[in-house]
Amino acid sequence: MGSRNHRHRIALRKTDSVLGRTSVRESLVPYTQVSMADSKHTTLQSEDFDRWYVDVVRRAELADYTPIKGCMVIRPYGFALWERTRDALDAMIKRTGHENMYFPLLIPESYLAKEAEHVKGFAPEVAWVTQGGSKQLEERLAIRPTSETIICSLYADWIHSWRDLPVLINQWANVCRWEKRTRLFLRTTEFLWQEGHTFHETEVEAAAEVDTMLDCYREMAEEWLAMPVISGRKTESEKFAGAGYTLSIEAMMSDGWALQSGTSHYFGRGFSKAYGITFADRDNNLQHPFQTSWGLSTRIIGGLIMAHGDDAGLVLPPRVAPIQVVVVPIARSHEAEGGIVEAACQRLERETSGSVRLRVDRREGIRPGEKFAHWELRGVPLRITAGPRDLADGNVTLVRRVDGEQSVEPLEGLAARLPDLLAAAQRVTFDRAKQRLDDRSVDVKDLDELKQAFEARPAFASAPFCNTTECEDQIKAAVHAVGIRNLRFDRSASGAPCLVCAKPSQHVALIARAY
RNA sequence: CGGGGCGUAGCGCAGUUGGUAGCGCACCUGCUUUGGGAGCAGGGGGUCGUGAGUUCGAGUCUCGCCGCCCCGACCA
Repeated sequence: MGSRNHRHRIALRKTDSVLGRTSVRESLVPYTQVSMADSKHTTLQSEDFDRWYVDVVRRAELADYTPIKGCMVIRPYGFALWERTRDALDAMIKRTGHENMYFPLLIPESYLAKEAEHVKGFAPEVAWVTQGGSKQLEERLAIRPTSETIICSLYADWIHSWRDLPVLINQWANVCRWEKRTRLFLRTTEFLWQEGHTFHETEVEAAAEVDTMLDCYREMAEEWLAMPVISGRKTESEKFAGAGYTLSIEAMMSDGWALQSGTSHYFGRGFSKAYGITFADRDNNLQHPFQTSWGLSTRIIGGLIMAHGDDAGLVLPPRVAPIQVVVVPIARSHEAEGGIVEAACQRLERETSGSVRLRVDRREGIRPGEKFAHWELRGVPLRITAGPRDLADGNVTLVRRVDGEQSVEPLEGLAARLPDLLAAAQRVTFDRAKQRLDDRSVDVKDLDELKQAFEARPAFASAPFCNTTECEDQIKAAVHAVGIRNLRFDRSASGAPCLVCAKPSQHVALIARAY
């Protein structure tokens, strides 16, 4: 590992960068060594996707490790990203009639224990508080892995009549799951999320709720995070512990792996029976309400990173980007145009105030090239370069992060056009992800075709499926590390033969490698 | 939780048969620069992940623990 290899890597990176196309000669420099990150560069996505991911998360200052295993710190830039995601989803949750409230972090063991399947499902990953101060607790307290149990326990007291229904609530909270294997954002011991919980008079109403909220997640993913998703129903073996059924949205990362990005569960009356929740219906008969729950977590930030990022770093969709437009002034101290550059920057700030999240990078002593790299790493959707050369003709240079598209734009009226330019960037970001999803999706008819589909690289395979656990197990066994992500809502098998047992099937299974 | 790998400055690394720690980048100051990760000069920063052991002496050898990464198992 000498400086020679180091130089090769730099040369490759220059030509490989979306935005930094340079000379042909540099592209001929041989690539001889697996790249490693250094203080100025991230690992190449193509070399080591997992390492690239960690590099980007840390270098872009989204999050970092802490002394506590599996627990990350979310840094301001990463938290701003989560806040924008959270605020957008919160608006949807309220739009659909829900109210926010807050339940305790600690849950008595006896509360947790009432629903058998649920306890069994979560037992391996619950963290316990056994001591308060110096005193041993009589009953240990679980740090919530999710809040169904305490919510049910409390609502048992609050629900009496059909007039109390539906109950439509949500909470934004942290939860704790003692995961064996953690990854920044994707699977952390503690994470942030929202969990919605609802109680309904009828099964039909509860089922509609589950659909409605899954569609909010789809909207969140597609329209805000620019991540096309596939909605569907989880198989029996993959559903939430204690649920009647579970719905999910599945997104494709740029390495072709699937990421479950939101889930919505129909509980039926399983929990309400276990927790003794009853109401008098319209005929004065005592009934158990039908329940749902649904959640979306900071995990989706990991999805956002992996769905759009490239070798230069993050690529953020404008709607959630903490900074939508960065202006890099080119200041030449010995030339008279310095004032013109600053005036242009101030004009952009003034004219975008309140409409666009724009920042002028006025840091001194840092050359433009470094600023470009800095903001590309952070995924800022649009960059304006304000330099004397362009400004002499009243122009600035505009570069779009997602595809490197560059144009010279008149400063006059640019601020007013930025919202449209950002909307276009949002669209291009989504389209690019959609294109990849389409390119790497394949229909298969049997296990041989399934194996073939995964030979070259991970893919999203769709196939008729009879929905039995036996056949699901055979799919898992057929190709290393793949499984059924969900049973697609947008497709029907219409009696086509199951890819395993060939019996007539109604469902089309989405089969992929998953994070 | 099993197998493997790795922990030395913020990042990437070097550190000889054990002799008290170095390089590049980053950081600070000054000057010169500024259209793709600048140059020169000066400077700061490390109880070598952690605890114990062996030794006159441990970054280096032994053992435990902790953390991170990879492959499994587990998992919403």
